[in-house]
Amino acid sequence: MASEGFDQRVYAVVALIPRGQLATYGQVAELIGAWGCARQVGWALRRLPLPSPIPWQRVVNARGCIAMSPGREGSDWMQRELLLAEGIAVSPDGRLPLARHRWRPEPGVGLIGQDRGFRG
DNA sequence: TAGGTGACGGACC
DNA sequence: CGGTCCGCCACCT
Repeated sequence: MASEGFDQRVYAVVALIPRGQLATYGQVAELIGAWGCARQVGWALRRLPLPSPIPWQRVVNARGCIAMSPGREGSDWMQRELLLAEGIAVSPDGRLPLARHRWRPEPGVGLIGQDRGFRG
C-alpha cells in the first residue's frame, strides 16, 4: 500500500509537535510535502492504533476545534482529555484556543518527505 | 465500476 | 459569529 509511507511521514512530523502545542491537518500535510491532502492526514491518524506514543491529539482542524464524530468511537473525547491534561482549555463542544497554542516548526522540518511521489 | 462518505480547508453569505 | 457550498482525495460499499 502506497499510503504506508505517507502514514509514516505523518507520524514523523506529528511526533515533533511539542507538548502543549497544536498543529492543523493541513499544516502537517504541507510539512510532508502533500499540500492539499489534509484529509489524508486525518485518515493516517485514524489508522493509528491507540494508545500510541505519537502525540496525535495535538493535531486539530483549521477551525480550531476537535472533530467530534461518532465514527471516532470515543477517540474525540479521549483527545479532549489529553489536551486538557496538557493545559489546553478545550470547551465541551471541542473548541480550543488554536492561535495561542500554534506550533511553529523550525525551518527544515518540511524536508522530511519533500519527494512525495504520492497524492493520486 | 460508480457513487457516497469523511479526524479537511477555504470561500461565501 | 454561524451555516452552506464546493474542491479535494482515499476508503468503503
